[in-house]
Amino acid sequence: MARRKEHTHDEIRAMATAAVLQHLAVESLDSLSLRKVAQVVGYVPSTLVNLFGSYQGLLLAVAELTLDQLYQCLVSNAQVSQAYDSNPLEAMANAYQQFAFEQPRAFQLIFELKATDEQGLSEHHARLIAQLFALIESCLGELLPELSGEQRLLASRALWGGVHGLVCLALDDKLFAPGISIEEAIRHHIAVQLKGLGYHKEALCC
Amino acid sequence: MARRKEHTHDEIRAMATAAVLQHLAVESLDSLSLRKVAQVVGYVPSTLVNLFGSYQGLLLAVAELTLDQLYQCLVSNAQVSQAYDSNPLEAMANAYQQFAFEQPRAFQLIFELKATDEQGLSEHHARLIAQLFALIESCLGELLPELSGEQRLLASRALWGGVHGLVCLALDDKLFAPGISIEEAIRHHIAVQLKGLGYHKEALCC
DNA sequence: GCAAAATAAAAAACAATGTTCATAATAAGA
DNA sequence: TCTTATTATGAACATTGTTTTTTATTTTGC
Repeated sequence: MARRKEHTHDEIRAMATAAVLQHLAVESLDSLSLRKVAQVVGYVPSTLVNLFGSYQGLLLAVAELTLDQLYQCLVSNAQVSQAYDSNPLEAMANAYQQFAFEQPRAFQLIFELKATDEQGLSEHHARLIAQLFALIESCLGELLPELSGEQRLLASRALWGGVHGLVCLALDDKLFAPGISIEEAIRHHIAVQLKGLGYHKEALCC
Repeated sequence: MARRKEHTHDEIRAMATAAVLQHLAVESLDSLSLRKVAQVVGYVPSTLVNLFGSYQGLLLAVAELTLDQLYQCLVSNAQVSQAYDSNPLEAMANAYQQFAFEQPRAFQLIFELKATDEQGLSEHHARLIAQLFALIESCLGELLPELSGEQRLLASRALWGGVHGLVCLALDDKLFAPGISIEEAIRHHIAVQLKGLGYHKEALCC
């Protein structure tokens, strides 16, 4: 095997995804290009195509990486909240929101990357989202053990669909709720949702 | 004034937006291009740039047009549901979902079009979204007249944020709720949300 | 060890994109 | 009718992702 430079394939992959993330931390996605990434990491476009299949493949790798971080963030926040005996769902929702607002462009990349590619979403990508929902379901099961399986499934989707929708709209300034922060909106959503499900332990915020 | 062809500017604009919509009805957005649109309508790229400012401007015009349709669709569905004395919120949510699934690519265009352009979202675009929320607020006010202004604001955002989030996730097959339709999920969400808000008139679906 | 094959990275070529600019064609005004 | 302003156009431009070809390096076979 030939190697002209001092990096392994995995190293180049890591450098490339890091470069994309670093760009997204500051600028929009469509001001980025495969060629720019290549220049930053000191390689050439075709090399990255060899490693990721395509530019889209590189972006998908970044999306998976970010999704991974997000999932880990939620898990640890849920654990911390358990230690403090507070509502883990609210803790996770807040972590979700915070993550999204701290790196909005990377966050949006996760969900705006269309599955229209002939290869579709990767197995890993899909599994991560599914795991995220499983996490919600599990929390919900602890809070409301009397729910049936299907009820818990429905409730978890409604709960997180709401959090996700609120975050997405707020990220693009499309919530149009003057004087109301995203934190408030999420807290309200969760409180109302839990109350609607029959959970009475926590006081409502309104 | 000069005119080499038989169309006014408004006619060309209408033709161009129609061409985009027709494409989105079948294929993805990134298989479209300004040049293809120009060819379809029988004009030349620079002409469309003159009329829309840029390709992005054309897409934004399409997004506004679609948003307009969506709003009208919701309004009429709310009215019909009032005539039948059923829940207008559920009727609108269903119309929202149906609209999104009937023309997914056009629907996504509304929300995925970043405001990162130097010009940002148009006044009209923003007003339409705000009107949509006002519609929800108004319905909510009729169902739950005892809510305060801020409570109604919060409730409307949580309610519609949830509908929007569920629809967005479902559109991309990222809901991962086997055996559960988007209609069920939305019905559940609205029922739980209304119950959580203290509305008892309607029976819950679960 | 050395030649030959394999392979990785780079370079170059390609087709397609959005946008810009100069030009030619048309309508309006005198 | 001639001038002037305007409008659509066509060519030019820079940039894009991808494909193909070339070059350089490492591994393999003897």
